Amino acid sequence: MSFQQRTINCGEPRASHAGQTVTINGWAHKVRDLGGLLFVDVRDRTGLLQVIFPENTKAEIRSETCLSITGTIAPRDASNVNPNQPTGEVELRVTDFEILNQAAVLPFPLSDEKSMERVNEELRMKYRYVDLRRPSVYQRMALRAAAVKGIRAYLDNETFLEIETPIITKSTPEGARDYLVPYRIEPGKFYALPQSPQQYKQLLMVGGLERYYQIAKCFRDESQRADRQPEFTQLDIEMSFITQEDILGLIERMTVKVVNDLIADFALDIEPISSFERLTYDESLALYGSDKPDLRFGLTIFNAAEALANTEFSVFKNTLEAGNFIRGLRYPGGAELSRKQITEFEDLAKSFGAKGLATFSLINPSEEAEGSRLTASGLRVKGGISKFLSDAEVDALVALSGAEAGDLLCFVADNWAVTNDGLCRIRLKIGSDLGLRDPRKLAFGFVVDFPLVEWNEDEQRWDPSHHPFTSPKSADIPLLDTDPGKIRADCYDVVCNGYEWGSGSIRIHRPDLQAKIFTLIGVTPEQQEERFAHILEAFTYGAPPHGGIATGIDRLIMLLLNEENIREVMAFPKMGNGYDPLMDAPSTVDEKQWEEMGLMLRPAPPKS
RNA sequence: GGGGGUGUAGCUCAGUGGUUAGAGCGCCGGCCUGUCACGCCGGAGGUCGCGGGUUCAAGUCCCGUCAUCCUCGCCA
Repeated sequence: MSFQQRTINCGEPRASHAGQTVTINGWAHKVRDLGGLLFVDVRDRTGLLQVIFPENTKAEIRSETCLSITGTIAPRDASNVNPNQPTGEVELRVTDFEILNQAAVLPFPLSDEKSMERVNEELRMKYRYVDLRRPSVYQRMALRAAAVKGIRAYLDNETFLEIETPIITKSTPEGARDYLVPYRIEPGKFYALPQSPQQYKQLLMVGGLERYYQIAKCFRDESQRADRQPEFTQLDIEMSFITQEDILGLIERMTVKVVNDLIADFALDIEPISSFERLTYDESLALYGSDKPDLRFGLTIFNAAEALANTEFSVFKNTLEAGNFIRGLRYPGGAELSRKQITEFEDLAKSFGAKGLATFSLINPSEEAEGSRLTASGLRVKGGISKFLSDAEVDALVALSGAEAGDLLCFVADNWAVTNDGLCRIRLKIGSDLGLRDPRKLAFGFVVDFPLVEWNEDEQRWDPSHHPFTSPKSADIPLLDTDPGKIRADCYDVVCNGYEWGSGSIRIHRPDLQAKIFTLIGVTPEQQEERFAHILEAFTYGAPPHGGIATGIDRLIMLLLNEENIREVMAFPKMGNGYDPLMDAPSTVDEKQWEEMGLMLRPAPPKS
């Protein structure tokens, strides 16, 4: 089927094109039929161009009709110029047109970006091929493509090789649940889709490739979240003969270059980034209550216990006697909060396991508000737990927190983990309330020196805090036999705006140490043999020191677009339960396929 | 697996236990020669997610269920 092909893109014509005869291809974005006059905004991926048909043209054109239109670029009268469109100074006077394909009535108002933001997502995903036509969606895909292109260019220039690794591979049951693929040749055996290319990239280092990267699809069969999908994309990197500093330096330089180029090329309303902040895991938890801090603002956590050693307030007293922690946050201007707003903060703390949230306000000393009191040093405190605190304790807490009149102080008293989780969330909410989580800022940082293992209370064993191939810091190796919880690892995260963007480590490259770590984390010698024989053996053939990192491509695009939903940065995302409404996947398969695979369905377990 | 929100026209949403369930946009028909959120007139369009129950009467109240969004657990 032949058709008149475009000679110019819709977004290009300007006054300087006046008089030219051109052809455009695209879709009817908006039709305005005035009877004798017919205007159509024709859209392609570059933009919109208004076309005007000859007087009294009758044409069956509605939204999203696919068109080829030939005509003359004509300047508009001054009174008809549309300053809101880049092509608004001109229009195309139609001499010939062809309907390439008629469009059915759309399931949603595609041309109205504002309305589209509220349209039911499942509907948008079912008709994603239409949704993708929206200029804003196109921009998101274009940004993503440019980001990947920038990353490739940077790493290619640094002599990295892009290498593909298998998608159907071996299940290693540690970590996330695997997606399984039945093996037809031997029923009962399965491939798994990779949770990451971790072992392959290490084997590439053993193979002497030295510098590897991949834009790698990863698969994890776990519960979804706004920022998680069953399949997602990582920038996966591995290098040989390097130290942690080499990898952090590479990531920092690459990210600064790629992100700043994207900000410039796409005119993103984001401040250019420079160097990355750096803090240890312990510092990050102490100051931010999280290993993925939002570094766009301060308001760090302070240790309130220092001021409360002799407190008579029973809740605090009991906490300290149990060897637990009392930590606090300052909410600048928080004295103005209503009872209801403070209750919201309490509920937030409770939803992360805290038994409560203790608060009191510091107000202007001359404001003799009901329920307030003036301390000996001239501070005026009000409400919450203030009546349980001595003047000296108030003074000390105010000094520790740097609070001023008008501020609210919040405290969580509990074990280390609960105070971290609760205060981290409260800090983020304070930051949001005060407008400190500025969408025009990207605050990248490295969190380093993670613990090698964490105690798993349920399973009564040590679990790797990163993965089993992570190298302990050489200085801490003696602790393997005495105090594994104290071992720090050559392990690092790169964080941005409260998200974990990526993580990596220096790997173990000696088989004896790898076996020892497996034993520590409860992988028996038999399991090591069955699941990891290949990598342990590989390390016996002169494996080089190596390490790497993996960062989330989807999350980077989310950060650049200030988008909280990962589905918006993927062309064909799945719904929360892993369902794909467009393809209607997953689906049943033919009886013949079951048979070939040697599979049968188990009876469903009875509902309890 | 747990908690919370949502589900009414193609879309976005109103709807106090009581008449024939409404609005805006979209769609269809008519009119309209400078629109760009075109305008004006008319019209069609409903399994109130689904199944039970309470009631003289249920979109509305109760129970169950499904879908979807957010979230806790989970995510080496």
